[in-house]
Amino acid sequence: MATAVKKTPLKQTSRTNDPERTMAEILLVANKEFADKGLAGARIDEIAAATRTSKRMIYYYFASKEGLYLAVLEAAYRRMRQIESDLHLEDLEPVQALKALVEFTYDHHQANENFIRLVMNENIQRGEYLGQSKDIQQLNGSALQTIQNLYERGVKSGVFRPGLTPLDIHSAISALSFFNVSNQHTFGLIFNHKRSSGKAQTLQRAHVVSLILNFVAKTQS
Amino acid sequence: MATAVKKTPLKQTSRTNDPERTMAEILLVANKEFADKGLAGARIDEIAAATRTSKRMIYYYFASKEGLYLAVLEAAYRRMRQIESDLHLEDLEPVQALKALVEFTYDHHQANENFIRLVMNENIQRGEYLGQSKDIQQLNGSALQTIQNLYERGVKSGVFRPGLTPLDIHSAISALSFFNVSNQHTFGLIFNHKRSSGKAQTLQRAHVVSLILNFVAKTQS
DNA sequence: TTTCTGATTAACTAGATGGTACATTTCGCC
DNA sequence: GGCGAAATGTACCATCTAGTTAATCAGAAA
Repeated sequence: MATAVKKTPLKQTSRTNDPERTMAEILLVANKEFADKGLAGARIDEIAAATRTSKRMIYYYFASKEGLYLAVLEAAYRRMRQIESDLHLEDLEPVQALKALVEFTYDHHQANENFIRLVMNENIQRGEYLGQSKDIQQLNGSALQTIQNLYERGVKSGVFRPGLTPLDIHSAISALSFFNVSNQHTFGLIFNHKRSSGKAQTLQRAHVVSLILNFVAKTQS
Repeated sequence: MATAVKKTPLKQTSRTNDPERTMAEILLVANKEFADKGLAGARIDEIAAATRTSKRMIYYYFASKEGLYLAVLEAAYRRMRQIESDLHLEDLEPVQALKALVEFTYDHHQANENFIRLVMNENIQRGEYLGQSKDIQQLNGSALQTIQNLYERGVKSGVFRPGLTPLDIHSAISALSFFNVSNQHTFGLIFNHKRSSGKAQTLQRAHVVSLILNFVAKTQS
């Protein structure tokens, strides 16, 4: 056969070294793959194939499949926290601030399905990998701090009932926003959702707002 | 040659054919494995090893890994629905009935982590397998029916506000009960939970009850 | 007892998959 | 302009894993 020649520089022989772009592209593709299939279901070969670089680079920069997964997870949480901290609720009166926070959280979850799928997956792994991340632990204190300020103002001015913790409120908001995205498929199937407008919107945004406001509000009667 | 020396009956030579027990045991072990690791993460060999029977039997009865997974999923949903239908809320007045339903749902989710993990996993697969099950579709109508009866009674007697759908209420109850179990690990890690008493109980049961009752109650003011 | 079918076992296989060896190229730096 | 480390590509491997082959056994029926 011809082509006994080892290297025929038919294409461009010259490559460009760009470690940052390579890493970033790997992370981007891996994020999609891990969110899509989970840690066990994701395939390194497929990630590599969807990249302009090779599998070798994944191991060069991330050492292992788990290493890459952890990097993806950390990046996703970091991005998330970044966006969250851009809200400015101090200027609003407590009820409006809480409403804005709920709406923001709801919309944000709705718009970031990939992040939610990563979190779901991580819970299936029982937080094994998130627990390894040193950075993440101290990141999310601010979320609670925001709620605490807002809540205390509301209690002081008499529109919120006392006795709740910021974590209670945060949990409730998260649960209602998260579940809607995370469980859309089984929920849709079981209750035969007609999903008229795009996604299966089980719990309307307005209802979530209503739930939280009524929960925190100075009780009726 | 009739049974030369082929078998030395050191142990028990005789096996007992018991197809039902074999199937049941496979399902039981598989339930654990799939709930634990997910569909992609589960290993047929490990399931087989944890059984008194062999891998061949899994394929004999369930044809494939997916077949076994689907069987596990169906069985889990069926069991779930069974228990749910044993509640009798018709005798209670609306508010008490709703409270009982919420408490039951909360406790039930709390006590059936494996089921929740299966559902999480199925959502990661985008409901691909649950969608294949013909049985499941019509099972869960009763849950909504229960809520509808209860809700309509409450509206008629003036203790509930009108304008909600049974699905709204069911969604809210599910979300608050489910999230607490499903996201316990990431939540616990991020907010550094001290989980003093066993599990990380982010959202207390009483709070969930409060959330739902306030949501459905005739609005304050 | 013979026979026949469903139940069961043990060993095997083909392909997928995470990971590597090794050569080669780029590029900052002196 | 050449030197060395960082970056990259190609080809390969070892192992794990879903699924199979083929033979055997149990037990009821005839």
